[in-house]
Amino acid sequence: MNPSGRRRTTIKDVAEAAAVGVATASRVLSGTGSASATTRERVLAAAARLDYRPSALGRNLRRQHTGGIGLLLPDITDAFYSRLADGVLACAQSAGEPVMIGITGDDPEREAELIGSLLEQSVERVIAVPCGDGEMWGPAFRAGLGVVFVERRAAGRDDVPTVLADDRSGVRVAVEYLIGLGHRRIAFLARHGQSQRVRAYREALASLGMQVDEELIARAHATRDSAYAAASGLFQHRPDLTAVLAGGNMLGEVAFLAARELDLRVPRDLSLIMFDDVPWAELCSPPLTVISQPPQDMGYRAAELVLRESRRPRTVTLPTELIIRGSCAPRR
Amino acid sequence: MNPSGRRRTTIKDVAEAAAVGVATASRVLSGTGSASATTRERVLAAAARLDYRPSALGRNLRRQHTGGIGLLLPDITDAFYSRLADGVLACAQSAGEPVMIGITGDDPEREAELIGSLLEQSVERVIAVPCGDGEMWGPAFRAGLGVVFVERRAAGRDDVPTVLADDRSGVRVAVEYLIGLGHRRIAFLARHGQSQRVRAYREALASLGMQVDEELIARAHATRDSAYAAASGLFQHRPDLTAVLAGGNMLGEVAFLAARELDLRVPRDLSLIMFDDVPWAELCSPPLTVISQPPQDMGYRAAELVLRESRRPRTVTLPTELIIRGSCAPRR
DNA sequence: CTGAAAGCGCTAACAT
DNA sequence: ATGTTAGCGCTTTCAG
Repeated sequence: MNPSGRRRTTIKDVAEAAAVGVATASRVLSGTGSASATTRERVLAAAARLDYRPSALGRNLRRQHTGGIGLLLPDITDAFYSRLADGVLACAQSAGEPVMIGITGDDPEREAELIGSLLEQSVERVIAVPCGDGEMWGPAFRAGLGVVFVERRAAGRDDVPTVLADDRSGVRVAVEYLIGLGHRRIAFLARHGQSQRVRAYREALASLGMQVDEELIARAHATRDSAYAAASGLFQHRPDLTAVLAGGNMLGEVAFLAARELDLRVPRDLSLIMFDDVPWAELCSPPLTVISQPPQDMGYRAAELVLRESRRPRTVTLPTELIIRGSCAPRR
Repeated sequence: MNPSGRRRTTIKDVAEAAAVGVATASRVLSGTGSASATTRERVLAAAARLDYRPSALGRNLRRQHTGGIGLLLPDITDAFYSRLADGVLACAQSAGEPVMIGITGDDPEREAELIGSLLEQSVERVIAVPCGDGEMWGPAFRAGLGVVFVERRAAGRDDVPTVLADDRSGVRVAVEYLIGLGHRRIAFLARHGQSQRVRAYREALASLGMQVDEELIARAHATRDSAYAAASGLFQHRPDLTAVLAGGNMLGEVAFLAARELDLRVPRDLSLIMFDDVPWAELCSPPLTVISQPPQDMGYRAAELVLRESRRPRTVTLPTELIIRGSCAPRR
């Protein structure tokens, strides 16, 4: 008896109704093995009549694997991650795989809990934007979980298949563009954990023969408040900066807001480029110049990767593109 | 042997290691029943040492229920729904319940498939933004699923617990505001299925003694393209309108875009109010006047409702609020 | 307080 | 081609 008071229709019921053994019923229902046309007919008819639905629980327990896929994201509210999720779901759903979603809030502890929960559910594939170092992933690998990282890597886990955007190129192109416009004091507004992008920023500057001013790198936690504080602090502390690169759409948003609050006109007083091409980028004024990444593609590819279960580590890098709109101007 | 080649640690292993029976192990591990202090100690120690994780599969199969919750959304990419999801996840995660997410794309057929998949997984609670009529939900109710609807109802399923925003009040306040500014030709840009809001619009107009001009109601499908076409068509077809109410953030976005494309200045030529207070609403210029709904709250409440499993249908309505910014002006 | 055993729904040997 | 049976990991009577 389930909560509704009605027992679930089982394969046994179907077998009985079709007057065959459970094994036979199982065979025709799961498409495995052979059965005579008439038997097949009878079983299918009985199943349809009884509105039979195979229980994934029973099957998974027997087969010792689930086939579901877990998805661990820092923040579903962020336009980039929600589109990433959309890509994953598109692929997973077309493959008929259920996906369990967990929000880490970029907190390694929560991440560890969620991994534990996934393990408990016998999920056997995970797509994750990892936070913290690779530590938390020990149990997952020990349990034989198939994992694919997206958007970033976890420290000490370079062997894990990963889908990345080409940050380095994106940052480099943006920096070159800004320098071409005459800017010399270009700040970078980053979230903690965006070491890849910060490194690319340093490299780009260095390769163009410029000094890296560490004070121009501001770091924020994953919350909007923290980001706003970082942006505002940066602008007030270094009024000499003339351009800023925001490491994500949320960071770009608060940078724009903070600039307005401090009466810095974009792009007259401040040139702004942000990561992620979100729909509102061309709605605000000036329309924002952005480094676009293909979030749905990234999600889709990650899902393909984790589904394919290709044993050897593979990492795929998707291109970024600088979309020039109106938020950058020559230095005055 | 699982794919990784290593067998999962089972309760049997723990029992053996602790030199007790499986029943005893189960009792202390699941907190049920009693055991002597020493036994308890031994079992816990063994479990820790072996890094034991109970299998949800085994437990659920035995107990005949899963405790997971399914979440069916039209589009995770939409800021409103992603925040709704965030609310659901916040509640579910703090209750330790896994959530399976499915994207319907507002397509009844897909919705039906997803319901089927959820049933197969033995999920027993579902939170959904229903699309199409209540038809698709037959199997779910027959199977004894606990379902809660959010944001809208399904036709013919008025008995299902539902979490709604107070559309009627939101629309009425907005319409009154617009009329107070002198507007008389106020259009409504709606998605198919937003009958509730359209009705509220009609009622508001009528209660203020105004005629309802059906031509001023434009309807779009769930895609951005369809929405843009509807908005653009509306503006071109009825250049005499002076204000427009958009039934969602995506509709507001395309309305803004279409207006710009047609050289209609907001708010000089066209006053605009949209549903949903999204972060970019105050970034664009002019900042957008919006009817805000509390998406995370709605999600959280829905999760509470479905978790509580209160048998009697309850529907909760959350308040909306008109946030006046700069996208409306007196009629000229 | 503890253990043996049944059985949840299903599939895969194995037998017929 | 089909039926019988064991058993996946777990909880829960039922005895002791």
